[in-house]
Amino acid sequence: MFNTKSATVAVEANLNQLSADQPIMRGMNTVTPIKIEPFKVACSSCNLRELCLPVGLSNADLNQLDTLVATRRNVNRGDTLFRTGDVFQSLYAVRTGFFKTCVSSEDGRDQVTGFQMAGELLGLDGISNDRHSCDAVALEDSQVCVIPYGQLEDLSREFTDLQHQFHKIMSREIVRDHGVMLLLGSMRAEERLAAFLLNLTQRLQARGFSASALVLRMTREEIGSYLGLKLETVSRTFSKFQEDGILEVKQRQIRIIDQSGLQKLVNTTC
Amino acid sequence: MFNTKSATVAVEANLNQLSADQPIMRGMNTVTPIKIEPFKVACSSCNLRELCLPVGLSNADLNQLDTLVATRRNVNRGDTLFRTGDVFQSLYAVRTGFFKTCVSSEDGRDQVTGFQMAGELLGLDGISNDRHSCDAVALEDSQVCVIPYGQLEDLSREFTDLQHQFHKIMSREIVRDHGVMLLLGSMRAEERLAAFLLNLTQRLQARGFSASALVLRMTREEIGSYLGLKLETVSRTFSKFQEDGILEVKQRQIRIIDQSGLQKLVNTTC
DNA sequence: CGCGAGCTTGATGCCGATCAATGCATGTGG
DNA sequence: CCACATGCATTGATCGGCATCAAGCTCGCG
Repeated sequence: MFNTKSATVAVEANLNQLSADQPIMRGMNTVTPIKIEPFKVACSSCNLRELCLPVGLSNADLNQLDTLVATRRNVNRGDTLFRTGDVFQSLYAVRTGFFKTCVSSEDGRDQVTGFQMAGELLGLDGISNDRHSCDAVALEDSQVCVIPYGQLEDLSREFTDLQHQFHKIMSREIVRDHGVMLLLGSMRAEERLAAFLLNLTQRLQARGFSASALVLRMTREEIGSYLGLKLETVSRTFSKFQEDGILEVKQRQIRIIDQSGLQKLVNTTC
Repeated sequence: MFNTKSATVAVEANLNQLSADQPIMRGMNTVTPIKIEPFKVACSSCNLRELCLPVGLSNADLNQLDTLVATRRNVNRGDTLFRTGDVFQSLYAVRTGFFKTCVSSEDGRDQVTGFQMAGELLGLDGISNDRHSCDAVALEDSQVCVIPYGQLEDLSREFTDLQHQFHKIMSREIVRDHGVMLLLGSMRAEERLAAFLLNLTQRLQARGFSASALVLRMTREEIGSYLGLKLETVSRTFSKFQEDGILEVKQRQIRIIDQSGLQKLVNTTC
């Protein structure tokens, strides 16, 4: 399911000991656009290396990865990193900021398929056809590390751990998607929104942010698209959660008052 | 989206020239359990090699693959190939038969996440955690080729084409999942069922079956679970399609009368 | 033959969509 | 600094599609 507990467990524990080239924000996840480009792009000294592609790699492997991930790219809020039909050449690791991916059908309907934050990979869809099959849009000013795909394949033929880690990331994306299918196929509005919030906070927490307060980077409409609901329903459900004393909602500022109440909502058939 | 045209185009053209160790069935997709085990398991002589993992591999690579895929396993109708929580060791390629995969949430709801037919891979979900995160159930007596995952990683470090093909298959699964999300998030019952049928027939056609007549291997309830509908709704929608002269429905025997009518249903908003 | 799993069909009700109006925050230009 | 526009969010009223509940029906099988 839309997993609220798994995966990043080992990661969280490690976050404290990082000697990062950017301090990890604590507390609210406020916008922190990077002003100055770091002089050197290097996975080995990145504060996200315990969340991103390098998870579990040895120092030797890490140095190799540094040769691969040589460039970064800034994407302003509202701009696309890539869009459907673009030739696929690289994967992207979110360094700072926040993205959504969406697919659209011939007749113009579109569906948000995911939200990506620091340390998460974008572009895996492109491998299958050598073209991207979705749009990736920055929801705030963002920066990504460019990972040339051909070189990643080359390198992962040399380094078993990197190969395995990459496969895990792809597989994790498949598992995540299955969770979303479960959500879309069988949950009701309240459960969907609860699951969504728990998932978000869990990922934010793994990045050093508060587990109980967050600022949504996306509109009600984007949340609705992701959850298979209309924006009015999302809004109403937020209001209901507030009335029930589960949340405090001020526009995009959310505070979770009753975590276990949210938890109950997703675990209960009803 | 729930792609009804893409991907297997190149494959279809090739199917006629196969020197297969099992003749490809034409016409209705009737149950054809394999009675006698072939003496040798070999991708290089398998009739599915243009649909399965070996797509696009050279003869040299193919022979290597033969060393990898050494065993098969029979799974009777109703039995599971693997289930949630099982230790992950191998991927499986469907040789004959038909499977469903389903995930379930703590509270017992479950969701069919896919149906797999000959040439399609099962078990990719297991890579992320070293444990499977869904159940794979045979919907008819089936046979799969066992692909030990560790060995596949080893081999794909040696053979670029195999590596690339494997990555494409994983990526394709991600793209497919996004299509299902679009379907679950934004389509109405008729569109969902139409998209489902078109997808099924397209895949059957790529395997040499009729494009207009098929036998469903799954119950209305399983279709409903996959499409996020109740079995009654699936049944009613079938009946409606019949009244409208789009289908002929006799229990699980489906004949498509008006292909373009189906097509229109998925391409039209509303 | 009779049982049971799966399918069909009808009647009713509810959840979330839709339509519509208002509120709130941010930004822009006079 | 205010007036206004714009984008997003909230809230209400109504409607409709699908779920739910409840019978029968069909077909395969012991």
